[in-house]
Amino acid sequence: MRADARRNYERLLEVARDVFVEQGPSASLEEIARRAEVGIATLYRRFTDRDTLMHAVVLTALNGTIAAAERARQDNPDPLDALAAYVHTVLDLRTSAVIPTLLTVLDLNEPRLKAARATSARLVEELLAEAHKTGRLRKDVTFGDIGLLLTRLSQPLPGPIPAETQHALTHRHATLFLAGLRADPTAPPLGGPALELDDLQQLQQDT
Amino acid sequence: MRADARRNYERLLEVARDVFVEQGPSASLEEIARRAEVGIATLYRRFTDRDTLMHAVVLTALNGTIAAAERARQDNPDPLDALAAYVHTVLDLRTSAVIPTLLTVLDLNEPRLKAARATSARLVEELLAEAHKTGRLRKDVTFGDIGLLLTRLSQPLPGPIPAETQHALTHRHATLFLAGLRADPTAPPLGGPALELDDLQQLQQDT
DNA sequence: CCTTAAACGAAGGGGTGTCCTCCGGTACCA
DNA sequence: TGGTACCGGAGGACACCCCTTCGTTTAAGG
Repeated sequence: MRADARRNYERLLEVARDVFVEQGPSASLEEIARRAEVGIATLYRRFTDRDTLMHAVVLTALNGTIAAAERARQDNPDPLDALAAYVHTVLDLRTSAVIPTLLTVLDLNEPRLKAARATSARLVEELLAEAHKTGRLRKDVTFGDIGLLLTRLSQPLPGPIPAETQHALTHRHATLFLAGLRADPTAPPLGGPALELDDLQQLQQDT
Repeated sequence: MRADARRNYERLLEVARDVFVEQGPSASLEEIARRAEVGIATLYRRFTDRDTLMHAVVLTALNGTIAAAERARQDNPDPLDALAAYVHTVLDLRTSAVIPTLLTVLDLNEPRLKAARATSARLVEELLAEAHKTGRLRKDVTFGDIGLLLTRLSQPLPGPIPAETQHALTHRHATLFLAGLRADPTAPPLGGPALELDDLQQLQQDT
């Protein structure tokens, strides 16, 4: 693969990720090509059709979060620190929102997708389980709480807010949220459903 | 105004609010009419043009949050309870995200808009000031933290999640977040910019 | 019940944007 | 510097959107 071809391929993946988050799964492919500063033919040459592009975007995103989870655990002896590191790292990847967005449209039985999804979920569950074992994490916090936090914070804010500002605000919100996760007998109960992994996955694919 | 006319007027406002949040300020007006189960002519009859509709949506939204703030303070002697009540009430209105979305496009000098915006902001600042006075709210929490929380939680989650589930998840996230706002010497510092009211307003209108 | 004005929905013309392919030009790499 | 892998843009068919015009329906008072 020639150098310029690889550059365009990666740039398309990044731009597609952002555009799909902003405009949903039916976003204009020409818009993606435009923002990537690439001819429309180049997009179709690299990705046969919309489906191929979406699969590539999701797989890249899932692999990124898997790597982030593994690294967070290795780098942090304390499970609570590991959880916080995981959240902040994944936010920097800006990939969390695109996963549920595109999964609502893709075929979840595709083997590579299924495997990546399972691995990613398992790693986070392990991270949570270890944090729970320390007793310093609220007992009622589940996979869904972390997953939805990441999804929400990876969606763009309305208006023309500069990227760096948005980035800083996102991490600030995450820090405040994580502070609320610490075990504290005086904290008010949550109420509402405690979404487990399975519930969340089912919600995302019900059509 | 005939009864059916009033029904359609209100229905259009509600649907427009949701569609503008989902698709941005340039959302299709025909889509709005369709979802409101109303002919396109009816929309144009009630709202001369896109701008008129957007103004009506924002003003209705701002008035709702103003009422919510007043009620929250009256009903809750404890300022922290009032703040929490305000957040949960405004989330039920589902109006927070549409305000910044449309303000990026509207003329902020329109008198009624300017006034409503100022009143709404002032009330929240007062709510926060009173909460700070109790010493039980993190000192570094500002207007921007509450405003952005409301904006983020008022945006829809990707995928076909039922309205009631979405509603419950939103309140759950809010409760967890609010728990993180309590003053606690062991809590990690926030880092990043502490957005005050003025900063936030400027960010939203810079084009 | 019946009238009538107010309110309604649908069709349509002009215009813009999107999808996807074909093909002549460009620039990377040896 | 040559050759080939790669690129960008034009373009036809199609869908959707904006906004107006017009014949039909329906709420509500006498």
